[in-house]
Parts: sequence; structure tokens; C-alpha cells
Amino acid sequence: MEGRSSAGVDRFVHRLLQSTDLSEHDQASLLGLTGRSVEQRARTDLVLPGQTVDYATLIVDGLVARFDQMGSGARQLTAVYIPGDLCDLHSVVAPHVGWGLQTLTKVKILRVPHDQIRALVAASPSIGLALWRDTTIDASIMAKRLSYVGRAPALSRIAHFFCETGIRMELAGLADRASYPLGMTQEALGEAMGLTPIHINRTLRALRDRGVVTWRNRQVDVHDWDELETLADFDPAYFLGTDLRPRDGINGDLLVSS
Amino acid sequence: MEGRSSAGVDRFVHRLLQSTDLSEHDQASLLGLTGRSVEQRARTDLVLPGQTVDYATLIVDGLVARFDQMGSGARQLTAVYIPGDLCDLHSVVAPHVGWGLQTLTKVKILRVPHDQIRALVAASPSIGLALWRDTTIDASIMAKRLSYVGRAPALSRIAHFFCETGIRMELAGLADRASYPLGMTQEALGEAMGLTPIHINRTLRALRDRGVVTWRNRQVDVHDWDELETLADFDPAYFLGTDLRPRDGINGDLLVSS
DNA sequence: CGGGTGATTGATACCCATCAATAGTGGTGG
DNA sequence: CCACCACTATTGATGGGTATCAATCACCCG
Repeated sequence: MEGRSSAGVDRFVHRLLQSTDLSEHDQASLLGLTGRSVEQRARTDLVLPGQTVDYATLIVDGLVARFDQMGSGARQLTAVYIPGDLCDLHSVVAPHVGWGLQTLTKVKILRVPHDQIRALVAASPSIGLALWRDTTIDASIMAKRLSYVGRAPALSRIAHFFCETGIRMELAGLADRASYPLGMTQEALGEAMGLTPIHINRTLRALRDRGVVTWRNRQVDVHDWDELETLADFDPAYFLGTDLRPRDGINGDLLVSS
Repeated sequence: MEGRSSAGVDRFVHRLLQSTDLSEHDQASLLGLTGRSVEQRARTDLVLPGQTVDYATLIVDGLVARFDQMGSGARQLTAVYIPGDLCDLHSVVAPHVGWGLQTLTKVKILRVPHDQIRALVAASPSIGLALWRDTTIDASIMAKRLSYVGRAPALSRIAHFFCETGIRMELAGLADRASYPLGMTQEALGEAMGLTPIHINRTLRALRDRGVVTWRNRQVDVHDWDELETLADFDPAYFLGTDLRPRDGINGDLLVSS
């Protein structure tokens, strides 16, 4: 079970590089991350609210969601993660968690000990910066979700999810934005969107009937990306590292200067 | 205008200490933060989406909100900040922002240059840890908001906001949880809750009629805290540093060990 | 004292939830 | 390999929580 299965780590480092410059040495350090490899079937809880964890969860294959649970037992998914994501990176600095993690599909994950990550941060300020920044991007995505759940109608909300997920898939090198695998259930999407599965189903039908996007057999196919973006009022700026790329006074070991 | 007005900085450091142990030296460094003091009237934008900022905003007095703006112009408030909060701490690592900041009341703020903060982080891993952790607490609050906007009815949603804000006020040493100033408008609360101001007004009336809480003259008075918590299904664990206090293997300069 | 913003209330419409039932799909064991 | 069974997707009917449109009142600041 132990192993330095690099597939997932590779993707993670690749994503970090989209927002932060890292030296060869730092990249090598990050690629050296290891963890216990675990496989789980769909719809299983990996971490429960109230737990204290000492590892972070890196997705190698499949989908994982972070959720918050209401007293009634109803769940709201606050984030959906794809391969290459380090789901609960923030648990490194806040190991007592108020949320949980659940699988959305059959998954393969890597449990990376917090100690390893902390050691890297201690050894390299750039890595600390990159990881901190990664958690802020995670928060940006959540903020955007909040604004859509609070303000957008179901059609726009779901369209936005398809846009966002498509771009993330593409950036991760997993698929094309207009055609990507999505193995979660309609019920899970409902929990992410703040909608009932019934209404999800009807809205998906509306999107299909309009010829915009089809989601069948665990596969999303966008037939009219422009129209999807219009319906979603989509602007990818909020989670792209684009504007955080090499620029004076921000990147790399700037933390060490003043 | 320049000044080392410490009132706000004091509160900020005080809050950091609730979740992280910091040495006397680190505390002194943080207290040495300075910035340009600015005053603004209510309902004014401090930062607009798409801007690149080189300072962080520390609230000395008044309320500030972070918002996301839809294409229609409608705004969703993704966070509400009180005195002592460093609103956009995450902008230190991601200075190109996708959101904006607006005042909710007349405010006095301090604009603290990113450079100053980065220098502190470079000089002390503990400070880096404390600040990173602070942004994760911010994210926890947002996640909780998301789950309530997505899953809870208006009454519960608003009750939860009153609980959360009361506890935060109390922790900040600004007021009692059951009686605190809240100078924002009902419209602004609507933007935070994902509800129209009309519905906010009616729900407030319902809370008043039940004898649970009264919000008048910019002042919240909770008459029945237990009932309010029940209505809100409130559990403060998600943003308290409580469980992050001194504990082996987590705090202080642990970042520097392995 | 005037003007504008915020609060309050009423009437109506609509989006989405809920309840209920059937069809389809994939996984599992015999 | 097939049959079963649980889970998932789909559709209909109905109700409810909020939004929307509209108007009046209260209040604060200049």
C-alpha cells in the first residue's frame, strides 16, 4: 500500500506551478511527497466533521467532496475536488476540522502526513507561499459558489458548475473543457448546488433540450460552450492563477526578502 | 493620516492569539504593523473586483464586507468583517482579487502594506503559520455560510448570522454576544444571506414576534439566546480557535522542526 | 425643514421543494 | 451468465417559501 505513486503528486505540483514559480529543487521536494495509498468506493465518508486529522488527502483518481452537515443530516457540498487536488490542504494549519470529506465516485487517494508537508514549508518559504496561495484559490472557488447559490437560478448555477469543472479538468490536463468525465450522481450535484435532485434532473433536461450540454453515462459533453458560458455568466478569472504568474514583487522567494 | 494607531492592530493580534501561540517577540513584531489610516462613509466600495492591491485592510472601527458581483450587478456578500479583522489577508499571497470590499457602515480602516506583512512572515515561521491559519478560519466561516444559504430557510439563516456575529463580537472584546451593535442595513443583510431585503424584514419581524431577538437602532438584542441557537442550529466550533490551542505537534514554531 | 435613504407592509407570481411513482442502471452473488 | 436488488434517473402533481411589484412610513443628515 505504501508507495511514492507519483501520478497524483505530479498533477498537484503541475497545478501549483500554474500560480507560483518554484525552483527545480522545490519542485523535486514536492514530488518527493509520499503517502498511504487508499482506494474507496463511491459515496463513502473519508473524514467526518469534528475529527482531528494528521494527513492531507491527495486525489489520484476519482472525485471527492468537502461537505458541511446540518443538524437535520442534510449535507451541503462546499467543494468538489478532482485528481491532482490536495483536498484538505488547510488541515495542515487547522487539523481539527469542522467539515467532512466524502467520495463522489470510486476513488484512489494518497494520505500525505501533515508532518511531511510542514517539513517542506519549513525548508522553503516558496513552498509555504505556494501552498498558502493554493488554499486561497480553493477559497475563491467557494466564494464564487456561495454567490451563485445565493443569487443565481438553478439553470445558471448548474451551467456555471459545468463551466468551472470543465476548465479545471482542462487545466489539470485530464480532459477537454467541452468533454470530460463526471462520475458523481445527480443527488450529489444537488447537494453541491443547494438544490433537490429532482430539480437538478429537470434543469439538466432543460439544458439538454436547449442543446447546450449533455451529461450522460458519467460524461459531460458541452455542445455549445459559448451558450453555456452565457447562461452561467462565467468568468474564469477567479480561480485561474493567470494573473498571479511571474510578476515583480509577488512570486517565488519574495517572502524571504522584504 | 499616517500613524501607528494601535487600536485595530491590538485587536487583530488578540484574535490571532486565540488560535495560535506566539512569542513575545512575534507579538511585538505584529503590533508594530502600521498603515495608512482611512475613514469612509457607509456603502462605499474600498476595493473593486479585478483590482490588484498591495495592502491589506484592517478594520479599526465599523463594518466591512467582501462581495462578489454577478453580471446583473447583484451582489452577494461572502464575508462580513468586524473591528480587528484583517479583511483581505489572503490578498497578501493573491493580490489580484476577484472580489471587492465595501463598507457597511461608516468605518475607520488601516491600509497595511503587503510588504510589511511579507517581511514579518519571512522573519518568523510562527507568524506565517498564524496568518495562514487566520485565512483558513475565514474560509470556515464562508463554508458555513454557504451551507446555510444552500440548505437553511430564511429564519434559521438569519438566526445563525446573529449567533455567529454575537460570538465574534464577544471574542473580539467588542460587546456581549447577546447585545451588540450592528450598523448594517437590512438590504446588506439580504445580500449576505441570499435573500431580498423585503424578506429579511419579514423574517426579522417573525424573530421579534417570537421574542427571540430584536434588531433596532443599529443594535442587536438577543432576548432568548438558547432559542436563537436552536433556531439557528448553531455550533460555534467551526470558527473558534478553541481546538487549535496549545497542543503537541501543531502550534508555534513547529513549522521549523519537522 | 426638506430630501433621500432605509424600514415596513400588502398583493401577487413563480421558482423550487415535497410527495409519489415508475423506469433504468450497475453491481453482486448464486 | 443471469437474476436479483439497491441505487439512480426520470416524470407528474401539488404546495410552500421567496421574489417581485408597489406604496407608505420613519428616520437621519444636511
